[in-house]
Amino acid sequence: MTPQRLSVLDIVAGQPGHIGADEVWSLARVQHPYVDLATVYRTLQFLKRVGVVTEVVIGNKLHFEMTDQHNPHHHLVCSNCEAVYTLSPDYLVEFGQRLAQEFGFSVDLENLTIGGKCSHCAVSASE
Amino acid sequence: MTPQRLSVLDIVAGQPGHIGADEVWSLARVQHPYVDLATVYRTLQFLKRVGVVTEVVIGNKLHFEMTDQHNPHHHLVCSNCEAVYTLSPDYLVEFGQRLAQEFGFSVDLENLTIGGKCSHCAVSASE
DNA sequence: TTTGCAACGGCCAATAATTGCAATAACGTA
DNA sequence: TACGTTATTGCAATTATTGGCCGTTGCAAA
Repeated sequence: MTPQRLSVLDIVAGQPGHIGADEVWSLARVQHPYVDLATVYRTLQFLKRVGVVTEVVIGNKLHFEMTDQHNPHHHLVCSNCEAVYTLSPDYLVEFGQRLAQEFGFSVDLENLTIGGKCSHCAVSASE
Repeated sequence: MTPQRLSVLDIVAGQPGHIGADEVWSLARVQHPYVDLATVYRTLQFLKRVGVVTEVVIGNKLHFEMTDQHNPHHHLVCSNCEAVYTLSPDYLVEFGQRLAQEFGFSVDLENLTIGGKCSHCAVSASE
């Protein structure tokens, strides 16, 4: 564990919700002026791989948040207004189990971002 | 429908499976030397929006294939070896309906790419 | 026929994310 | 503490995708 990694981890941990990679970078540079953006990205991918943080795809940017062991959830992201809703994992446990049994495919439910249109944007279906 | 758009459509349609945006571009330039990459991307997004093509996220590249009305399916993509498996939509119809009823959220199941580890890569779980 | 308007494509710049590589820092071991 | 191995960093370049600007085109209204 290097100072850079600790810094990135602290920033994501200190965030109430999800935070963009670029925001992590600018916050990291406050204490640590020479952290490189590449390091931030690599660290975030590393933390994701070990399960500490969760990735959420919002628009065409990656966001991250702490993996909450006590309150796990999926993310519903509106492709129109980019609003993010959380969803109980109950909705997909069975799905994950079926895929594991039938295909041996272990879905990464943890980092699954589900795209679509939220109730508001679906009604005013412009595009 | 412009020649450029027809060209992009033809290329995707002439493909047995999915094809990367960059490949579409290089093939498009064979007949049409001055198509711009941005045009290819815009056209692909347009074709996706009208439901003609389906987007598949493979690694960190976008791939596209014709939307098959007679044999719709989701995509399972291994995050390790990037193998792509198809999955019957039956697995997720109920899920989509629940989200619509309970939250008014209309999932874009059409373009949903599900990430995870395939049977082979899950066993040799290196990273 | 002319005018006005919206759609589209080409060009280029911006943004987002990743990678290769050389220099460096961390860590275990003696 | 000194040393060697390995992982990590910074930097620069590269890839992937998107957006802005502007000229052109087709089509409809005047």
